[in-house]
Amino acid sequence: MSGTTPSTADEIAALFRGAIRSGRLGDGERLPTVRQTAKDFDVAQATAAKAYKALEHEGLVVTRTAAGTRVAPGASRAPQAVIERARALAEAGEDAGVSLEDVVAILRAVWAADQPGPESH
Amino acid sequence: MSGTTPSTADEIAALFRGAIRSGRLGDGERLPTVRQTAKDFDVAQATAAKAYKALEHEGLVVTRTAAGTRVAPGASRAPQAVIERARALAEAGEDAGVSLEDVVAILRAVWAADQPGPESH
DNA sequence: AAGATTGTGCTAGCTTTCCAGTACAAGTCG
DNA sequence: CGACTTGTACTGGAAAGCTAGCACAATCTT
Repeated sequence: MSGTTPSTADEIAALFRGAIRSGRLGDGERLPTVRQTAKDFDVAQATAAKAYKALEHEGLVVTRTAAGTRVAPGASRAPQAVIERARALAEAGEDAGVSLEDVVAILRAVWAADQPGPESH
Repeated sequence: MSGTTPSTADEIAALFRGAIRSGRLGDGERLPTVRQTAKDFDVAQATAAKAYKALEHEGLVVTRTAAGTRVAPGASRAPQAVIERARALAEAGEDAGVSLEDVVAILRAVWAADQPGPESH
């Protein structure tokens, strides 16, 4: 019931981005092939390719034409403090039975609250 | 550089959802009118209306035709533990200079990691 | 060196969503 | 009661993204 099966290039990119930044995919580790990812998420190859392209553009992965796509050396993990607090939040959320989407919405709201509010009415 | 200005019905709904679940919008508090929200985010009225509709469908808001849309009584705040940890994560993320989108991606990855993998082929 | 693997590029068509403007119904407030 | 406010509904058109299939180039593997 995670509910959210990625179905757009952005969502797929976000998925791998998370895997990389959270350390679940380590330096130099290989991502599935474009074709495989397309199958996995039941999308067109062009969509999976677009996702990979975005990741490369961000410097998160390195892609060589026939060698596959691998996590770029160095620029992988986010600071441990962030990861740990993310874990804490995830655990709290699941314990409380709050859906992932809700937790994300809360995080966004809290994030915006810290900064000088752009919204004014 | 908050970057993400909501421009779709889903995103707008998510924004208010976060505001409500995080307690930034309390019980009975009134949301902007559909027309106002449409202006605020520079979208069509139908789009703002669709967002409100979704929120009502989730039971987060109550809407009476000429009295406006208000936060539904009771079903508002998420558990305090979740909110606090969300705050902690937000602070850690901003301190570390990690973007909101990245933090969200990490959260999603960590969340999925706890549960049995939905991947199946 | 030869064949298989893998990322890229392209076209055409489709589906979904949003836009814009307007009209209507239901409730509030003076 | 009467005027205003506010959410809802509708039409037609436009834009963005995905699908599907194929061809190509670069690299790996044997």
